[in-house]
Amino acid sequence: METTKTRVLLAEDDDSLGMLMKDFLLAKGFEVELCVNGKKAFDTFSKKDFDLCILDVMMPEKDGFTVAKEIRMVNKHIPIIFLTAKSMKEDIIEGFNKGADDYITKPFNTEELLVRMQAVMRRIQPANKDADEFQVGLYHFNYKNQSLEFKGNNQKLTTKEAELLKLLCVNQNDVLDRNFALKAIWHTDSYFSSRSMDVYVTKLRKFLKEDPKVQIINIHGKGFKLYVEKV
Amino acid sequence: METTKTRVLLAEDDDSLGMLMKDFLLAKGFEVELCVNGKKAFDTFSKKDFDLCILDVMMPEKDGFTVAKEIRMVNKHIPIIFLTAKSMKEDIIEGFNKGADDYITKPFNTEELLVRMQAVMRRIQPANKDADEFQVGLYHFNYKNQSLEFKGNNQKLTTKEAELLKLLCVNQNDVLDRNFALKAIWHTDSYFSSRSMDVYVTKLRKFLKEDPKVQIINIHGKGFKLYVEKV
DNA sequence: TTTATCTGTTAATGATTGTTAAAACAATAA
DNA sequence: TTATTGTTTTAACAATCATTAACAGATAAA
Repeated sequence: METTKTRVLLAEDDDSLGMLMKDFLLAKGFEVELCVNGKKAFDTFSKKDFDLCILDVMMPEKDGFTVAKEIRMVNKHIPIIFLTAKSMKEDIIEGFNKGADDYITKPFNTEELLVRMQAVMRRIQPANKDADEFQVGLYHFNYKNQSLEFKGNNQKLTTKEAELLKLLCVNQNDVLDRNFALKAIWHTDSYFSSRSMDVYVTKLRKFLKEDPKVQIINIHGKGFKLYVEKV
Repeated sequence: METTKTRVLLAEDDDSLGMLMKDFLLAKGFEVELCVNGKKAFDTFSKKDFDLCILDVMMPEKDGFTVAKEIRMVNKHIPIIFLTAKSMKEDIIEGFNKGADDYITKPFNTEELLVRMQAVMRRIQPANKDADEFQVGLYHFNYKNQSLEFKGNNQKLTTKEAELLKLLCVNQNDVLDRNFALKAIWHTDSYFSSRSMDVYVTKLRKFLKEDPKVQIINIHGKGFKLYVEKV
């Protein structure tokens, strides 16, 4: 299983500092997109997927707080770290209220930056990928046994059914990207694999239809979401 | 529905500072357990459930880093904030490596402490806890569900419809900038995306026409406003 | 007013997804 | 080996979705 690099959106208007930070982060194995002002920062954010944002507070065109506010409208959970020259308390407090996860006061050393990035990301860990038992509404799904239980009724699943359901469970209430699932289960994202996946979605929907609070929702052009309504 | 108080484990060997912080946090509605050294801190942690830990670094018997390490062995996710008199970078870095979520240098003001506690706790919220649900006049909109309910009638929405309605809801009674929405949803602000958006506005207006107090108003050259008349 | 631009709406088009059934494939027992 | 059974893929068709086209109406600038 391949682990993809952490994608960092870096917005810093000071060219030399920005380049330096970018090179440092690249050297540390991150994927970095550097933007020189707030306007470009949000543009870039809207075009690609990122795992973490580092925003300078004072930038031309659009300041870091505004960018953070816009990012939060679209994505409530992506970690945001502010960079600020001031260490003014008001600034810090405003930053947190705008949805920051952390902030760093310039000048900072690179080690500290790294360690704060790690701390902020440690909490974002998605559901345990290694788990093999899942509660899905009133259903209980055991991946290893390939079984799906509902009110004492035990339904045996095929390998592909179980694999797909597991991926959906790991991403419960969140989008499971179609191509990601295809590569993970079918090891190719060809047209026919995709159609095959659709067939399996239909099968899983039939298995899960007894509990109306459980739905597999299609996100057009993206993938599927196993949505489980809270009580 | 009663919301239980946030339970804070506070470890601080300076009596006067400890008492002061405890009283402040109590006044702010937290449940606080104050420990005067590291040994007692871990003892207390192992006896009760907590939501957040604030650990002074320098304490007799057992320093804050050691306590954090012990806590992390038992609980990987509880937020930990360190208090330290030093602002030495090495200390900060060691703290994070021991599993800290944040770090505050003495002297600090109470506002900053609060805001950091909130930031750190917001981070650990599981992704499905914060429901993307909105009340729009007599309508109830569930984003993750892609459904719009009106008087028991449930209307399924498409992905794009739901995304646009969500942005309108987030900016309820305020202008949703056209280009912002285009970038956020269509990832480009081209002419055709813009026309597509207009088509979706028409669709949403049809869905929302049952409640006359709910309107999507065009702000010429700017964008759209989801206007909900107050009672 | 005239003109260019922006918005409202409906319908047509192509792409994606939903579903069922048949075909192909794989594993196992006779 | 062949028959049997279960699984997965492919085919076929239906339904839905997002974009584009087309035209009408509204708005702001000249």
